[in-house]
Amino acid sequence: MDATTALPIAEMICFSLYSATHAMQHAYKPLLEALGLTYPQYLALVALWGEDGQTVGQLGQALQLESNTLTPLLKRMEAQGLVARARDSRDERQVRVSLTAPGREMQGRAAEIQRCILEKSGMSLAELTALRDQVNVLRDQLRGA
Amino acid sequence: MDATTALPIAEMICFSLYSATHAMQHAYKPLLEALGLTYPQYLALVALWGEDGQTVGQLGQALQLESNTLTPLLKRMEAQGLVARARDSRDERQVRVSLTAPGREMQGRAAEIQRCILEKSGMSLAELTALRDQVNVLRDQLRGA
DNA sequence: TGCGATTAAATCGTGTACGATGTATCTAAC
DNA sequence: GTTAGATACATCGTACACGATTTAATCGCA
Repeated sequence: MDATTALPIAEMICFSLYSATHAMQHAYKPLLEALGLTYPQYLALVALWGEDGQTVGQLGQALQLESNTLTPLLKRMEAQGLVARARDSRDERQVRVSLTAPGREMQGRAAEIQRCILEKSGMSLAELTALRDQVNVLRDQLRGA
Repeated sequence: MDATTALPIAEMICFSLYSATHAMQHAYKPLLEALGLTYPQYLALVALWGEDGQTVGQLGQALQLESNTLTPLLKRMEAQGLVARARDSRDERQVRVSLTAPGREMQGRAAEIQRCILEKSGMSLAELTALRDQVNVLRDQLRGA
């Protein structure tokens, strides 16, 4: 690679991630539409299924999003009846997000979605796991630097 | 993996891509800010450096974006004097996007940016290339399915 | 105890993304 | 030459993302 020449777009790792993320969201879309969810909303639900009652800040840590993104997203999910938002009585600065019954029940349908995506990916679980770990290495390096 | 239980968020490949893409954009941001560019605008420039005078549709093919995203993006770049937009005289449905002198000259500074990102990634060029190819395989599978 | 500094969400403005739709242009078949 | 259908781009509405700022609550320390 010539030090003075930019790489073609198709050869850039950043573009691979960018377009693969879009492809992934596109693959999820029809499956999530049936549940009335967007992709980031689905990720928020997954995080809450793992641990209910997280604060906005904790969810932000898990999803790598700030309150300026999460607050309106969570409000939309609250309007749909999937979660409840309430100030923590011990520390009124914090807002705790908890699953409602419909929000919890949606977990049952998620496994089906993940099976579907796994199938669409055309890769084995082992391959995807290895790829995930490598992508995470890159991500953590970029974050830390 | 239990067929009825959703994976934790940290173990999902889709979330790895999602968060790695955000980390990548975050790494690029300070470098691009110096040039007054956003990340998608930068990708559009890279595509045009590779081939000037592409139509909106061709750019969309290259970047995997539709006209509803590209048109406003290109208008902002035109307002900044980086590109010119003009209807193709042979086929007036098409709009050709061409680099202006400032848009072309910006390529010189891009190599520096890519070196910077390569360094931040903490990975070798060979590792990144291999990772890119695997991500592309996944992306193309998801697109095709 | 009081008050400046810190922290957690929320708000605001700008810029993507994208489904659905609109509009102008081109092509093909008559 | 007309016109139905296809094509290319633009427009509109909704939902992320995120930097910068605001507001409210808590903490730390003299």
